[in-house]
This record gives sequence, structure tokens and C-alpha cells, in this order.
Amino acid sequence: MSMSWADSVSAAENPAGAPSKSAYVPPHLRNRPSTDPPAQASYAGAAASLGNDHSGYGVPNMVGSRWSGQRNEYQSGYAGGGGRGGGWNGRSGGWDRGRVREVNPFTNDDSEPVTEQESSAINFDAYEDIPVETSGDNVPPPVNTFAEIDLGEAVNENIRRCKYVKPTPVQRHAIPISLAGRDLMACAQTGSGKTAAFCFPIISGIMRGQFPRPPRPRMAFPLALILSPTRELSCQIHDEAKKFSYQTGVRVVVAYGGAPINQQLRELERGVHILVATPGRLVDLLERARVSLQMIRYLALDEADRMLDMGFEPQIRKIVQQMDMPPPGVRQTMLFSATFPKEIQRLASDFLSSYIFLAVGRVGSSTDLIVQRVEYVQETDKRSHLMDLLHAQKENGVHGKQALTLVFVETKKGADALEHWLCMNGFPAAAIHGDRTQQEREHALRSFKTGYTPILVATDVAARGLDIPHVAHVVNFDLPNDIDDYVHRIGRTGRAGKTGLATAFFNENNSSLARSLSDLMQEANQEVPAWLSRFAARSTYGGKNRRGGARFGARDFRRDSSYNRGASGGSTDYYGGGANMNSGYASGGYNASYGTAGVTSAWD
DNA sequence: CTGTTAC
Repeated sequence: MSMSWADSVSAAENPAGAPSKSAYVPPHLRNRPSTDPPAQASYAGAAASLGNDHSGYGVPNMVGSRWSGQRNEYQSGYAGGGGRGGGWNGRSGGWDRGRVREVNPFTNDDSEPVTEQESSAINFDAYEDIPVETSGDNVPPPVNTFAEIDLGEAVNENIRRCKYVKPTPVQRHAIPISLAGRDLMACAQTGSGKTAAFCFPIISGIMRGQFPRPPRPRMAFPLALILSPTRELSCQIHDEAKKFSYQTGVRVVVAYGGAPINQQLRELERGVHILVATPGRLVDLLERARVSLQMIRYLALDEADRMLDMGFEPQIRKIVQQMDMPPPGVRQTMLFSATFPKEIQRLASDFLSSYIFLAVGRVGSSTDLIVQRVEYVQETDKRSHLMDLLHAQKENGVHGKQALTLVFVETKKGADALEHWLCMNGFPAAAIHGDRTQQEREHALRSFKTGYTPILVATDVAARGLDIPHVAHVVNFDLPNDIDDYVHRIGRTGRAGKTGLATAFFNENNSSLARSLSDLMQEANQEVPAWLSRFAARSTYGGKNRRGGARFGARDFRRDSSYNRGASGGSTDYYGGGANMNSGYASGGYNASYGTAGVTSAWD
């Protein structure tokens, strides 16, 4: 019944965004045959339930008969009869009002410093023949086009507005898996479209689903929760999710620390389907009983390996396991990252049920999209060396502007000091780190994005997830201690199939990274300096047992014999979540004898 | 005092 995206696009050469005066038809139902009674009916239900004070979670496409009585009630509420107390929040604000107020998220240009053509197009050629590996039971097949998946007319419209022509590899595989309701652990290269990969199915699921009525006023009952490790990343995900859900009736709210909580509370009170948050602020909201997780149907962890490592794990466990969130199997859980160390995979399986593991070869860091250089630089020479790089780059500037350079340092003090020094030496720089106020952080990021200060000095607060267009050069002024952090840092360039440059300053202090860095560069067909190889050979292998071969950012730990040994020898509870690995690999024909110690050969 | 994450 519903039209494909392609059909709807061609049918909508006239701007479909303009509502007609007499009978407003929401975008997700436009271009349907006008005689389609179910569409009309479901629209009425959706409109009322979504809009009327969030008194219910009825959503577009709802056809279930057991809701028909309520739907009528919603309709009358929508029509202005309303007067129904006990709604989720006491504020008025009918659906039309909410709809009118919805800001068009596609009108904000971020005053791109480069041309539109360069800024929006994804270079799909760079993603041809990406190796993809899946494991788990009954893996749904990938799709080749957005038209093959019915995300609904409104979402299709937004996909078009985003200028997405076809899904990226991680989207091609992850979206059908999530739409099938499966839990997912997805490992895909930086800059390859992971946000959309988990947002689309969530939005679509909320639009199609039928959900019970939120039980209490003044408390938010989101249906989906998206957690990320930094405030800026949560903001970015929120911005993206708003685009994808524009005019769908699905409400996205963001909550993070360092910003006044009152405004966030007000937004939550207006109703929320998808809550994007950082862990600290969410815990606060949960403790204040302003948010309940009891209606969560979708849980997504972005940068999931970071979320589950030492620094965040207790908070995540509290949120996911010790509050009122439904357990695995009841909710759908999706974990995404560019890196997924096996220890973290093992931890993560606590949160998953019968999940599918998906690995997509790392375009960003394992191909030549990012040219990686390592230079031997003593601590005392780093500043002048950086100055040389920046001078050289100044002459390469595009359109008379200096190309954007992101400089990573190890400490917050170091970031302040380097920013100051750069400014004193004629290089307009900003800095971002966790000791800055949120206002300062956001200002620095904006100033960098617009090219006003084409150099940004950052701690790892900016290492993950941030999508900053036109970063031409990432400098690891101080190398991180963990190779995965390096992968994420350099992934701030070379996004959406574009090329980038990454330069690292290496010295004796980084010896422990030598081996893994050298291996990584080799896998990515980068030139490894002879001196680095000597460092690598000399040092013990401090890095992780990474990659399992050159093609993937990680391998499903369930395939690793050493973990099976661990399971049979002792704690088996990481199988307890129902991870089913008896059969069904989509590729490879691996030995299915799981749980039998030592049967499978080592993959790494 | 590697960094991130609430008031």
C-alpha cells in the first residue's frame, strides 16, 4: 500500500512540504491514494494521540482494533473537545500547535566554509566492496536502497531532505536487523552513518507501534533511549534525530549536564518519545523521578565500547539494570561503535538478547581515505613541529581559508596551554575540554566549525563521534595510550567517504603504543616508518589483541575460542542473556562447535 | 591529577 521512497520522490516534484489549506495531510501520509480509508483513520488517531498532551502513545499507522475506543477519545481531544485530565502533562498544546511550532531542522545552514556540493555529498565510491561480516541466528538480509525498507513516507521525505541517496554499508545491514526487532552489536568505521542506522528503525518503530498510555503526569516516559559519552555528541545525535523525525510526530528530547536543567525538564514535560542523553544527567533525572524508563522499547548506546568501559560502566549498569528499564528481550538493544574490544563485547552481552554481531570494514581508518603519518618528535620539539605543519597547511588552504585542523592533547591543562601558545603565535585557535563551561565548549566548537578559529585543541572529549565537516587534518600532538582512541581521533577526518590526513607525534613516551599503531597502519596500507617498526619489535605487545585480521574493526567475541574456554571453565553468565551462537552465520562457514573448548582456532 | 559523565 505505501509507496516506495523512489515513487514518493518522483510523485512529489511539487514541494510536498506545503500543507494544503483545507485538509492538512501529514507528510507521512501524502501521496497516498485519497481513497485510502485506513490511512485517514490512522492519521486521526496518530494526530490526536501524539499531539494531545502526550496522553497516549498511539502513533501513525495504528490500526489495532483494541485501541479504537481510545482512538475516538483521542480524536475528540484533538478536535478540541479535550478536557481530559490525567494526561501525561497538564499543559495544553494541541497537535496542530505542536506541529506549527516544530522548527524546520533543515533550514539551519551551519554557514559551511566550503561549497554545498562538497559538504553534503557522501562519496559512496569509497564504500564499494567493503567487507561485511555478520554472526548470530537468522540474520536478516541487507537492503540496497532505502526504497526497499518501508520507513514511512515522512521519514522517506526526511531522507530525501538529508540528501541521502542510498544507504551506507552499515545502514544497509543494520537497518533491516533492527527493523526485524533484533538486538545488535554493530562495529562500523568512523564517519559511516551509524547515527542514522539506529535512528531510522527507532523512529519507524515508534511510528508503527502501539504503546500504552504514559501512567503519570510530570514524569517523562520515553520509548527510546540513546546514550552517548559526551554532551556534544548527544547534542549532535539529537540534531540528527530531529531531522530524521521531522513531521513524523515523534518527539526527540536531549538531556545533558552543564546546561540548565529547567529547560530540559520543560521539554521532557511536553512529552518525549526518544530521549538522547549523557549518563550523568540521566541518572540525575531518574533520581528526581522526572524520567521513568519503564516504557523503554529501544535502547541504543553510541560509542558503546566507551560507555561500557571503566569510566562509564557503573552509571550504565545503574541506568540499564538497576532502574525500571525493561530487561533484554523485552526492549530492543543496539550497540554501535567503530571499535569493540573483546573484553567490552563480553561485558556488553549482559545487556543483549540473542544478538546479531555486525562488522563493517573500516573505511575511515583501514583504507587510504585517511593518510596516516607518524613523526618522531621529542616533547620539547612538539610545538615548533606543530608550527611547521600549520605553516605548510596555511599555504594549502582552501578558498583562502586555512583548512580545519584538530589537535589532540592528553590533558586539559595541556589543551589550555597549547591554545594560548598558538594564539600568541598568530594561529587562531580554540580549545575544548571538560574543565571548560558548557558554554565555552559549545562556543569553541562553533568557532572551529565555521572556520573562525581553524584550529581546535582538544582532549578526548572531542575524540569520538563528533561530525565536524571539513576537518582536513588531525594532529595527535600527544598520542593516546589506547589504539582504539587513536582510531576514533583520526576518524574526525576522512568522513562520509572524503579523504583526510592524520599526523602523530611519537616519542619514547608512546612506546607502549608502537606495536598496535604499527600494526594498524600496516593494515591500513599506510607507510610505516622503519624506526616505528623497530620500536614495535622492541616493545612487548601492550596493545590489545586487536582486529582479528586487517579487514574488520573487531570480530564477534563469540567466535573466539579463548572466550569459550573462559565460559566453560568458569563464569558462563555472558551467555546467559541468550546469545545464541549455534548456527546461522551469514558467511564464512565457521565451525559451529561453540562452547567446546579449543575447537575453534584462534582468529587473531 | 589521562579523559569522559550531575548538582
